[in-house]
Amino acid sequence: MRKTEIIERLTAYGIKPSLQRMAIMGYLMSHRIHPTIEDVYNGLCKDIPTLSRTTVYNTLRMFAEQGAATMITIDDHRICYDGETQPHAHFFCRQCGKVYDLYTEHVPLLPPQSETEGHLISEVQLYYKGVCAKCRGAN
Amino acid sequence: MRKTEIIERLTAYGIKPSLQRMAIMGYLMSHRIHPTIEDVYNGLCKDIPTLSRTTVYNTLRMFAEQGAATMITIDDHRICYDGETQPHAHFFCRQCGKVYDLYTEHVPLLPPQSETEGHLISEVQLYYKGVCAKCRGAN
DNA sequence: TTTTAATATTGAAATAATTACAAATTTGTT
DNA sequence: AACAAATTTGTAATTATTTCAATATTAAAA
Repeated sequence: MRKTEIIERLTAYGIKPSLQRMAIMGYLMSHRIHPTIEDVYNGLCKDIPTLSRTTVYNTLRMFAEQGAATMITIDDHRICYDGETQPHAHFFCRQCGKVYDLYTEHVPLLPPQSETEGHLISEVQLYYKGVCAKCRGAN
Repeated sequence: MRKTEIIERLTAYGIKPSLQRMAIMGYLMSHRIHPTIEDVYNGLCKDIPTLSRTTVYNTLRMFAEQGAATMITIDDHRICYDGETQPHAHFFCRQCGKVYDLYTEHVPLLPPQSETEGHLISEVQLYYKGVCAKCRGAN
């Protein structure tokens, strides 16, 4: 993951790139497994020993608010994050807990500032749940 | 909400109707506001003073597992439940935190035992987020 | 440069949601 | 009624997340 790419992504969403923010965004962009807060924290605290869990919480939340990442609530036990910007759906395996990307044509495209029944919509998420291919085979 | 309707719903999903289960399903069917665990508990503990929060947790989870209700994770702060069985989407207001039903044609219809990329899909959820009509007006 | 102000990060403590589990109760069966 | 199975309860533990004041860093002004 090139440093300039990370900086570009952050600044494109109006986020000033600090050491921690770059590290967190870098992690998100290069780990396409929908990491949890804990994943990100564990993955980074080797490189940034002073890193605080609070910073990971705050930063990822802020990324999501700015649109630079997506907060995924498909698993009722923990939140995870996604750095992929292309519209796509998610699949949650109830057995192993993994979250997969699903590129289906069913994700409704959202015109910016879309409106339905008077509600102003700014985000759409399509979630599928079931048992993943790997877990199915393992039985 | 007629008692027989509640019993029918429970038995249709293979759930033996106990006093608590009927009360909880009754609450769900007559309060179409996507109640949280706390909502259900508060709403019922007047009628069933011995009711335990644990029972509400366990029962609602079990309803969702059996398909008699849907667990909604659209709000990252708390889980809520839905007793509506017709396919529909949900809208979450980031301002007031309410969850609205959205009857849009975009909810992908799911053939039972549907499969995508080897994953066995048993549930689909479509979430929209933004600011609701009421909150928009209030500003 | 120093000084100052603004912004960002940290870590400990508090809160809130959820789960585990053993005891108590209820229900169904001989 | 006596027993076994299923359900409910309440407390305690766990886990995720937030609050917040102190510290550190960065940017701006002098």
